[in-house]
Amino acid sequence: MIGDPTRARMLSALMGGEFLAAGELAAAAGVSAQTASAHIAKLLDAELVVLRTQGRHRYVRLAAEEVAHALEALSFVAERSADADKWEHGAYKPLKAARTCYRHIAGELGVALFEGLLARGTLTARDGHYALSEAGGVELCDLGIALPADTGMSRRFAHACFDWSERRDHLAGSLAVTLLDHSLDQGWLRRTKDSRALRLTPPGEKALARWIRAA
Amino acid sequence: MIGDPTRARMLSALMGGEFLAAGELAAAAGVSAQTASAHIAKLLDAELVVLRTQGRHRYVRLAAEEVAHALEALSFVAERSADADKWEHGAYKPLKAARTCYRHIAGELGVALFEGLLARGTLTARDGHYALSEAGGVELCDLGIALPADTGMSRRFAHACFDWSERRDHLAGSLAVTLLDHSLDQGWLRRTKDSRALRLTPPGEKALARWIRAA
DNA sequence: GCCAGGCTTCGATGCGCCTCGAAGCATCGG
DNA sequence: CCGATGCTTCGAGGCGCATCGAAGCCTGGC
Repeated sequence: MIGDPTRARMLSALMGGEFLAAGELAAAAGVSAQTASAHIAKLLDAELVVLRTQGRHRYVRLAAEEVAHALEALSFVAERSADADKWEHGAYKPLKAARTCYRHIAGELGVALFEGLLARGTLTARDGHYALSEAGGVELCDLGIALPADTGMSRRFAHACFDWSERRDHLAGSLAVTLLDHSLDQGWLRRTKDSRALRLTPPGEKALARWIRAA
Repeated sequence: MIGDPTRARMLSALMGGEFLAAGELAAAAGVSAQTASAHIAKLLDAELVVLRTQGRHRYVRLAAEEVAHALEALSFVAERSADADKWEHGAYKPLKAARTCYRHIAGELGVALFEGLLARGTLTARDGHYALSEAGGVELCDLGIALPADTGMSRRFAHACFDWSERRDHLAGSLAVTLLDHSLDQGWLRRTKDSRALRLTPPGEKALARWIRAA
């Protein structure tokens, strides 16, 4: 199912966590609209993606974090044998600096943020997950970040996700999703076209400095 | 590559982390020897498995922990839509109780052990991984467990691995491999035939009690 | 040195499914 | 109401690859 090259390209394009239209997917995978349509039908049937139809467009997104996780693990195995230092060169460099992993912030920035959040005590470690400290909650409110509904402090709220380029952890869970969405809204981070890379803007540097510097 | 049903069955059979002979794989996958041979050649070429030839047998094992991790994540996505409570019934029950995850102890036992190791202070949490405490080192030596060479206390030594049946973490890394191997050597745990399930023996219950009870 | 067992290579067969052309449906804009 | 856009369904073509029979290679034992 995932093995087909065309579907793999589609899923890879969806790894950013956004909704993409059927036509965009066709372009991303380099196939005709009919072919893309057939593949999307299969992906929907397999419940790897979910549909959101809007007017004459049909938008599609990865169905769950687990799907993204499996894809990430697969791509790591697939590229494992390639140059270990490919991250330093060319197209990979911006990806290493900052990128999306499903709907988290990954790469150097993601790792620095995560470690900053821990070092500063904004987040505190539990068994296998992380909880917001009281002071941490205030910090986030100051930045205008509305905390996710399920602040139940469960694993879903905040947990570590292994970062393939850095070989360390970055933040995942609903808090991570909120953080990314808010950062994009505020213009702290910008998506780049045709890539999962993210760019940290000057306002973003300022807003997130307390954690990034602490790393 | 992984998508082919026959290869998937082979890889699944290898998830226990053991070496398996080519013939065993053929039987496990339900194909003829020639077919199995062709598949093994492909898996070797893709560096998903490694070879260890011994006499007229050719044994094969998963190449790395990352491969097992990717397979585990995949199988979780694949079975996600099935009954959520399938773990309570029939063939799944022993798997839920205790099983191997690549070369770690997983399932209820794996999670209990991991949490016991933390609760008792044998292991202490670092950023994204875990380190042995001084007292913890003594405890393990008492049980006759020779610590792995790379006690560098890096991520490789001990880190969390998400347990799909329990939806919590169990221990992974070289310490986990050592722990499993030693437990099998000592007869604390036994592999079951044709399954990744493990059985905890009375001596094993005794030997590991300090952590399991603490959970 | 010969036979048996385990595994691989070669060759041919056949099914599966990816792909695109053409046509058919919806939706939107004027 | 008509044309344009976005997407899906239908159908046929064609490549790829998994599969097995038969033969060959290597190892180990008597």
